[in-house]
Amino acid sequence: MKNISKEDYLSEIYKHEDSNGQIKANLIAEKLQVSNAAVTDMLKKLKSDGHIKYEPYRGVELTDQGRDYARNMVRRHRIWEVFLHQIVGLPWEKVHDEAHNLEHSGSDELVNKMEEMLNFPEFDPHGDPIPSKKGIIPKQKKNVALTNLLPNQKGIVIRVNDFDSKFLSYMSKIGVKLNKEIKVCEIFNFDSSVLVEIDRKQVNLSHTIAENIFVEIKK
Amino acid sequence: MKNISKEDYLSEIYKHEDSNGQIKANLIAEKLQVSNAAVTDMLKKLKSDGHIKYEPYRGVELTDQGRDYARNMVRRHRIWEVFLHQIVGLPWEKVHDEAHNLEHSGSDELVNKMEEMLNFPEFDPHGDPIPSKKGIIPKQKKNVALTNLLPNQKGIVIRVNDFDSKFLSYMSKIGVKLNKEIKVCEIFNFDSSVLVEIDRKQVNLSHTIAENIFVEIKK
DNA sequence: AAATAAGTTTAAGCATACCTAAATTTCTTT
DNA sequence: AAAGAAATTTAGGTATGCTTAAACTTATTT
Repeated sequence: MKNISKEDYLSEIYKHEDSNGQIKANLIAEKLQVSNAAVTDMLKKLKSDGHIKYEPYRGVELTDQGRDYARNMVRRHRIWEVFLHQIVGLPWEKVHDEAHNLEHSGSDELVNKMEEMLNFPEFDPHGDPIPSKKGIIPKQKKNVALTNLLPNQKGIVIRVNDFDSKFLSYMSKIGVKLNKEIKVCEIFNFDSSVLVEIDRKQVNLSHTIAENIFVEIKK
Repeated sequence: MKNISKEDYLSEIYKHEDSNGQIKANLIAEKLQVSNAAVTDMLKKLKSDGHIKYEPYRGVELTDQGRDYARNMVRRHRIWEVFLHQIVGLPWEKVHDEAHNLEHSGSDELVNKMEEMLNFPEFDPHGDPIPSKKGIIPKQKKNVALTNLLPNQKGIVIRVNDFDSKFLSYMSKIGVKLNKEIKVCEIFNFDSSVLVEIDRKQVNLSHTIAENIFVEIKK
């Protein structure tokens, strides 16, 4: 019950590896809401654990061991999310925080049992893929942010960013959920917001909202 | 996620309050597997939190606030146990450790939701009572340790101590579970073991085993 | 009542994970 | 290439929760 921080750092590094497999220390600090100095401290520990490759002032990179560890944490988190949503009936917007607290505690055995019970789900309630026990990551359908649609294009919601629980509960309120169809009616240049149609009702979505909803473009 | 230790201390104090509402620092150290010095340190903190009354070299006593807190922790633990056993299907002997890890993490809201889902169970899988949200503790049927039965008396299992997971899996193996009938056939003086009948089969139970099984005497 | 035993606390120290402020390195401009 | 800005690290410090060893208090014997 004492690797909570390390596990959080590793998950965060994993989720933000760029195309070169690197991540800025800065970003880690911001995401985890800690000081840069705290990040430096932890990076040294993660290095000596063999989880990352790291030289002062140089980038951070996961080792294979570290990536395995982190992928498993992401897996645990997402399986908890599905479990809390489907079995316990927790609403969309509460699932993330609760899962975050539980992901460090339950055993892998428990997580595996839950996964089986859920019939090996491939995506979490926000549409993010769940790595399998062996580390295989389900392929997602090709998707783009809603901001990339042109007027009159339709899309099917594939994923939403769970960056804020208020955002998610607002999404619920206006009917946005996975697999829902959204049609772009108009794009307003003055504030980059989009007017969309959901369930035959028109709603205006701010640019920030729209860029956090990802859809598969429907032809 | 940082009150884990405090919560464990409070639960332990709560579970071992004697008839005067007191507990020996010694016992806490033993139960939590920490040094006596660690207990002294923590007692100071719990005192300054207002959870206990405590003067050096004097006894330890829960305040009303502390007892509320501790009772809730016990409640959380036991609801998790029932949930893991009934919903997730975790075996009897694994439920305690897993619940112990989870009890500090999930929110009260989640626990309440699980409780509702389980239809407000009154006892956990080992027969221990689950305090209600309001702190009311279900009354248990009158019960005695199996060691108190005389030859030819029968009892219904009301509770077992979950002091060791190996003990519990052995209990499963020989068919001991809640509400099961056990008949005492013979008591052996040479080692204080008891020969009992369970499911029409005879089994010899050591004194240690027998004193951790509690039954309602059947007339 | 003094001696011994049992229980508890203090003292000093360690590891973890964080902080702020100052120093250093690297990157970006000019 | 030097200057300035941005990113990162070092230095020194805090809080938590634990350790062992020594000191002290309380309880039990004799």
